[in-house]
Formats: sequence, C-alpha cells, structure tokens
Amino acid sequence: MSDRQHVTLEDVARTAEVSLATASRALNGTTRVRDDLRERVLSAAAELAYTPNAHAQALAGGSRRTVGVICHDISDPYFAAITRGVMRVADSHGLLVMLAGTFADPDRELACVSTLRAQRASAILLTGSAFEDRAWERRMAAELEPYRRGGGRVAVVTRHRSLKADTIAPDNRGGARALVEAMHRLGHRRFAVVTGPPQLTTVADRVAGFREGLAGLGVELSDRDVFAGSFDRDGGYDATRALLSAKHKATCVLAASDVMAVGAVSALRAAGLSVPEDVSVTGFDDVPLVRDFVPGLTTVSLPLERIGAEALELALDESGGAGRGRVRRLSGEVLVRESTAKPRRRRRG
Amino acid sequence: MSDRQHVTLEDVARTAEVSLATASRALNGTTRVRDDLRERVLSAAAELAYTPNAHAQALAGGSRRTVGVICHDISDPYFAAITRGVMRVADSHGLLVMLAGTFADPDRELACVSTLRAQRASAILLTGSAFEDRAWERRMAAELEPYRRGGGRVAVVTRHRSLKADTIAPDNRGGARALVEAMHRLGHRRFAVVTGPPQLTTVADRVAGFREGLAGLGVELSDRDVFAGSFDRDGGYDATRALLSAKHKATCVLAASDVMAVGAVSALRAAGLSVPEDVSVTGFDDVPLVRDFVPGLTTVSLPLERIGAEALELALDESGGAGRGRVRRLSGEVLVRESTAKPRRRRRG
DNA sequence: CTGTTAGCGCTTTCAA
DNA sequence: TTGAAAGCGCTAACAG
Repeated sequence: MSDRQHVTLEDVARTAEVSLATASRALNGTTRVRDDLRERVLSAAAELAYTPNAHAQALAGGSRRTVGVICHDISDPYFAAITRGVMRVADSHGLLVMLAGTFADPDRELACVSTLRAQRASAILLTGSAFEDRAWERRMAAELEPYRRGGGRVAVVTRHRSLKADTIAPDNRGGARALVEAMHRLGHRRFAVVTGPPQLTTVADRVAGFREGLAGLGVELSDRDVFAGSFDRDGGYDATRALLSAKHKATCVLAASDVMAVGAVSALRAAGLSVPEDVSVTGFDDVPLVRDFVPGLTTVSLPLERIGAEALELALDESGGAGRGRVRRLSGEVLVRESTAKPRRRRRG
Repeated sequence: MSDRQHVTLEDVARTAEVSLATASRALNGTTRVRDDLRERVLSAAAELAYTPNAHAQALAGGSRRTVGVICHDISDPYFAAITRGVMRVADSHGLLVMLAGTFADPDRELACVSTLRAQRASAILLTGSAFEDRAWERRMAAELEPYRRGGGRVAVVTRHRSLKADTIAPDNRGGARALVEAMHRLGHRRFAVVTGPPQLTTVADRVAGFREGLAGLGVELSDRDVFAGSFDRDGGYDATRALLSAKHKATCVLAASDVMAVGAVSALRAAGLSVPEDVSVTGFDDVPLVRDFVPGLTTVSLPLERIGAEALELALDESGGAGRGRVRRLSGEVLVRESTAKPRRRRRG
C-alpha cells in the first residue's frame, strides 16, 4: 500500500481478515472455501486492485503461464501468420506469448532459447528454419536438453535435423516438386531459382524439391541457375538483379517464398520486363496480403496460421510419445494464378 | 540434478565449492570475485547447463527483464512493423517481449494489461488504438494506475484520451489533411471514405483529418460518404462493396489504412473498375509489402518501426516528467503514387 | 573479497 | 474448512 509498492496477497488477506492460505485458496479456487470468506477475499482483492505476482506464483511451484516463440522476423508475413496461430491457441489456454526475434542469427537463436529457459516458459516453439550446421545443432540440443529435463516442452516448425523434437513439417519438398511440375506442364523448360541462404532448412528443402521435380522431368537445374540473397523481399530483388545481369534465359523464375517473389517481380519490372508476358514468377507460402497482388502470384499455399496453432497444440499435448519427435506433416497446395503463363517461345516436350 | 528438476544456483555453488552468494556474484558480475573462484563458478555453471530462474531473480528484487506489447493483431503489417521496432530496442536492452493480441476486443485489452501486470513487465506498450468509450477508459486507467505505482512504465501509440501516459503520436490528422489536399490538387472533388470502426481513435483521427482538410477546401464529407467495415483487408473489401452498391460517385476513395486500401482496390477490380483510371484509391501507413503493389498505392507514410522503437525508448526513459504524459509527435509524409490520377471528368475548382 | 542470512510473494503440505 | 509454516531460487544487506 505504501508508495511504489505492490499490493500483495498478504494485504488482501489482512483486509479480508483471513489467513494467507485462505486468501490464496479463495482466489485460485483450488479448495472449497466458506462462501462468506471467499466473498470477503474477492472484494478485498478487487478493492485493492490486487494482481498476483506471477513470478512468485511460478516460483512457488504454481503456474507456468507463458510460452516462448522464436522467429526470425515478426514483420515477415510468414512468421506473423504463424505467430498469430500460436497466439490464438495460447489465448485459449490462458497463456502469454513471449516473442523473440533472431533476425536469422544462429547465435541469437541460441541466446533466445536460454532466455526463454530462464523464464521457465512452459513451451518453446522454434518457428524459423534450422541452420544446417552441425556445431549449431549440437549447441541447440545442449540448450534444449536440460530445458526438457525440467519439464519444458519443445516444438519446431520445419525440419530440425537431429533435434528429435515434436515437429510440424510443412511439405516444402513435395510442394516445390508439385509446383515445378505444374510449371513444366505449362510449357516451361528453362528455370531459375531466386532463393535465400541455403543453410536454412526451409530454403534447402524447397530448392531440393525444385531440383528433384525438375530432374524427374528431365530438366536439370545447375548451380548457375540458382541465385541466392537474403530470405526477404530485398533478397528477392537483389537475386533477381543478379539473374538479370547474368543474362539468364529462364522463362520461369521460382522464388523460395512469396516475399522473395514480390522482390523478384519488382526487379523484373524495373528492368522493363513484364510478368507473366516476358517471364513467369512463382512464390511459396501464399501469405495474406500478397493474395491481392496483380498479377496474382502462383504459389504453394501453406496453412500458416494452422501451422502455428498446431505447433503449440503439439507442444502442449502430453499424450503419446510427447517430446520424443512426433512429426505432424502438413501439405501445401499449388495455386496457379496469373503471374505464370505459357512461355513465349514454346517448345514441345 | 535429479530427474525432472532444474539445476539451481545452489547446485552450481556446491559444484564450485563456494557459497551461494559468491556464485551469484560471479555469475552477475555485481562485485569483484577472486579470479580462480569466478572461474570455478563459471565452469560449474557451464558444465551443469545452469540457467538462472528468472522468476526467482525477479522475486528477489533483481531484474525485470521483460516488456509487454499489446496489439490488435500481429498479422496486420502495421502492428508487425511497430512490434519489430519494439523488439529491436528490447533486444538491445536485453529485454524479452511479451506479446499480447487482443483482436481489437476492448475487454481482452484490459485482461492483457492485467496479465502483463502480473508478469511484472518493466513496461507495457499499448500499440493499438484506444477505444472511444468513457467506461473503458476508466477501467483501463484503473488497471494502469496500480501498475505504475509499482514502478511499471507505460507508453501508448496514438492518442489515448485521459490516460495521461507517455505517448507516441503519429500525426494521423495532419497526414489525412495533407493527403486530401493533394488529392484535391489533383482535381478530385467527390470523395468517399472506406474506414474501420469509428470507436478506434486512429480511425476517428484519420477520418476527422479527411473531413477537416476537405472542409477547408470547400468540399463537404457527409456521413453518407463514409463506409465502415472491420479495420482490415476484408473490411476494406466489404466497405467498398457497400460503396459500390450505394452507387457512390466518388472519383477518389480514401481508405483509412493501406491494408483496407488493398481490400478496396480488390473490390473495385472485382466490379470491373480499374484503378486509377476509373477511381483513385489512397491508403495510409505505407506498410512494407504494399509498396510493391502495382499500381503503387498513394498513401501517407508513417515511420512504423521507429514508432515502435520510440515507444519503448520513451517508456524506458526515466528522465524528465517520465510517466506523466510526455508526447512525442511523428509526422507522416504524403506519397503520391500511381493508384491516384486526375479524375476522368475533371472540373475546375 | 567471501559467507551467512533474511526476505521477495506465493502455494501447499501438515495440523488443528 | 482454516491457519501456520516450510519452502520455491535468487539477491542483497550484513558481518567476517
């Protein structure tokens, strides 16, 4: 009650003229409390604008009311959509989301786990790609292991090799394969890929899918057909400029994400080319706002919000082999829209 | 060390054969500790994969390592950009962001503050609009007041009447005024507004700005020129459909946000109209991805990331009248792009 | 510089 | 049912 001080349960108990234990029980509904006492406690709490100290609660062995979400960049609509899904589920469980952004920095990712561990988050969700890096994986595993031992739950989105965590696995590879098959059907034979850093498993899987699908159709995708930039809009723009300077003759540019595709289209336009008349462009993800682009972006649609929601549900679900690498696969759907068309100079298969 | 248990500072101290206090000091660097002892503590901590229990730390009067951000919907690029700015600053202060989404529900907003209060967040940032509702304001103030008394810091983005909190105030009104003036200069005389719920202060301010600016130019904006929907893409779409069914003869549609503008453009297109040939459309915010839309959206550019960053900085800054309603104004800039053109049937002023 | 000790605010036995 | 009391893990006096 004094200045710059919190109202504590003790204040409430005193005001209500009951013991601490009774006040606690009345507030939490753990045990039956005589009605009149409960009333007194409740009104005292309201009167004093009491809010329990979550730290004290957590420390006393009570609740773990938070979950941690680690993403690369919340302003990327891919992560924003996933996080939204997480938040919906968190909300329905009365959990608060602690959000950490790593800006795709492996070390920061590790540091975030450590912080979330310190916060005793009830679950940690790794929503960004893993990094294809043995040493990193080892360190991450070392960080996660004691967290789990302490009762923490972990779920990851996309493949995290050797982390044996519960996983929500969007079918990047299969989606990529299906996409190139559709483009091949449309008549395309010369492709280029505009992509992010290959160490990201998401990127690696998608590119592998492109390559596989094309190989199955007798089209080879060499390293000279792959242009990498940062995994964002500007990366798409830059990689496409590189492609243009290399005078690549692709009739179809495969971007590793919708956001990169947006950059790609802009770069193409800036160079005086039109989409899809001169070049076809595809994306990946089907993120919300991009759906309204004109021309509509051909892409692989992923249920982003659901991915986030299921990641948290999976982490929270204690049943069946919990924590021991359960994998839930989610497939994508190829959406052919107006950013792709038959290539100008068509050749028969 | 036993199963399903956390490694505590005591374990570390025991392993390092020092006292609890020494272990604490070695880890936190609060006081000088003999080098060899510190070494022992550090290596014991590393060996045991020790992570301090943030709850215990907070409870013991140590750190407050988190800040709370309350937004309406993280998948809205407006909030995503602001939150990104917040996270950047949080990161540089070693703070973790606790993110709460209210989906523009006033009650949930209140509940979020309460939760964040319980978590003893060092600051709470209200990034969504306030609701123009006396009762709500009172309740919000009642929730915030004890939080502040306990040393909590509060900052809000956009006007929150009677909350007398530190405020980052983007100049919605002035920006809106400047925007309509630019459109008037282009030759437009008949306007319609596609907007969100008028209870949101952001919406109210922008519409007021439109109205004011137009009035100054001798153009009246009546209630029949204003079409409201939800404050998102679909709201923009729906409101525009309503506008269309009402056979409104606007030559320029003023959307209350970029995201709504995207919906508006789509609705117009679906009705067979082209932008800007048949109708001009403007947005507000200049959110990232929309910058790549074609036609480029005429809008008022707001420094969203900076708004988020400054909100947290302001909250954290204890100097000068801290907490007592300091206001930092940020102005927007009118960006005329290709979604607006001279109206078909031009008339002289 | 190091160790001992008293809390921080709450939950939860254990008795009454 | 209710109350007293023992921690949860850590920090910060306070002595040594």
